[in-house]
Amino acid sequence: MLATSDRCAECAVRDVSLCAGLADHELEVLNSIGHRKTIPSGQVIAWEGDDSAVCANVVSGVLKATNSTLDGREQIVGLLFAGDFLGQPFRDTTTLTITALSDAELCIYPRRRFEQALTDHAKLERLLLQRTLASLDNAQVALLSLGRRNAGERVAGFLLEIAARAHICADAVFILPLSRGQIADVLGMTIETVSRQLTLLKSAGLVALPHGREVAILDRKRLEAFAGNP
Amino acid sequence: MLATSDRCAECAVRDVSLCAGLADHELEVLNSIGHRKTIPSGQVIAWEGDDSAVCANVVSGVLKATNSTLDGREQIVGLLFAGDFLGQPFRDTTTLTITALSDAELCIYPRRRFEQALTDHAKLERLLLQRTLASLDNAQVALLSLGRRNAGERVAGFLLEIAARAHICADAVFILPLSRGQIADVLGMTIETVSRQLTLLKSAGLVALPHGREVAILDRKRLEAFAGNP
DNA sequence: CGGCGCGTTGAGTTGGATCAATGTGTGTGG
DNA sequence: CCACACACATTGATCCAACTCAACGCGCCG
Repeated sequence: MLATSDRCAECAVRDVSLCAGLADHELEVLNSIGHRKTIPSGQVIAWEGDDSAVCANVVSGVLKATNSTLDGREQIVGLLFAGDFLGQPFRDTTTLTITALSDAELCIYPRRRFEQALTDHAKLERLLLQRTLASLDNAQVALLSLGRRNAGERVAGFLLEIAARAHICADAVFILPLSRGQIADVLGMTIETVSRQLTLLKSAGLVALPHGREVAILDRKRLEAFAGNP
Repeated sequence: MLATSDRCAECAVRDVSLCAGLADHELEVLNSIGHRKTIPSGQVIAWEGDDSAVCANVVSGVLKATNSTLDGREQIVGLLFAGDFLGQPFRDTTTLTITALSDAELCIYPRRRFEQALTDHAKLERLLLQRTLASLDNAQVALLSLGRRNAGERVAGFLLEIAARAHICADAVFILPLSRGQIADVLGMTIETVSRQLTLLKSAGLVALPHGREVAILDRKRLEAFAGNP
């Protein structure tokens, strides 16, 4: 029996990505159709309307998935971190533009081959289904925020969400993976409003903003109350 | 071999629901675990936070899936029409409240049994995966609307979407399945704003609003341009 | 007839956008 | 090393789209 390749054995996201649910011999299948690719910050992986050519696991870095209006207004509809799955199987053209927000490393699978792997390996398909359902949940929560929450609630909620994703347990300082402008694109507001809300939270003593993108949550309880979703 | 039951053979959504992709013998499996239920308008099928007990196909009627904030603001995150799938497999508690907006008929499957059916029948799982991916796309498009479109664009887009769902080809009159207030809940605005935008569209000659929930699209081209997404 | 749910319309308010100026850190070339 | 440009962030002033509050019209039902 073939040993799992070094690439997978050493992979940083072996235990958090789609691959986490796979046994070594199933992993070998993905391994055989995938290849690693390093993406420089700012580069676009796929344009909305393009052929849906690839699926991938994010190994490191942060990417954004965006939708935009004909006249160029842009909304970030998803952030992709290490371990997240990326791509639109069973679609011929993509509905999203995917852009690297930092240097990023992907484990890329040609879409058709990935689809074949789904067919051949029920476990893989099950894992993707569960992830897709989870993404749908996330999108629906975001709909509530965009539709019904005010600027302060959205910013507070965003900080808590990022902190959770970054596994911040204590009140340690963490680094936002996004600029103010990109936060604005996630939250459906302007850069100025994001900035003002952050300084409000800082003035209220709920967070500290030591420098640039650094954030520390000083009073989680009150921040959660302010965000309005527990 | 067992014949497909009369229930399925006569089913109004046999060819548009999840079931559409299934052969008769696969349908028999769903049939054996499912039962029909009629839901009166206004009744709640599942509350956010409840046990995730059932999945279902919508046979007739319209339902809403909502998220809400702690203080009671509500956002409709999905509308469910005949043929749509409803439920959250693989979750122990629901994240959504499901409410019938009209009298509705469901084909209900106990969640655990439905999950077993997914495991036993790869085709069914594939169909659900594809539907879930499509729902995710829809949610992401809605995110763009809530985040970046103004009231007029949202209302125009909503009318086009409903018209498309109702398969309106010509400029025939159709009946909105939602009240003004429910439209407001979908579009993340207030009842008054919905009403004003509708009368604007009417004044501009893009639509007719003969009476109550009746709508006719008079100038689809210009309405699409106004909505700003083709 | 009166009450009630739903929709429309008007008047006034406001939260967040827009426009504009200034600050801050970083890299680059003289 | 400084001067400068440039991207990003903050802050202020103003504006306006959508919300809020309020009145009223319409159809429906008891």
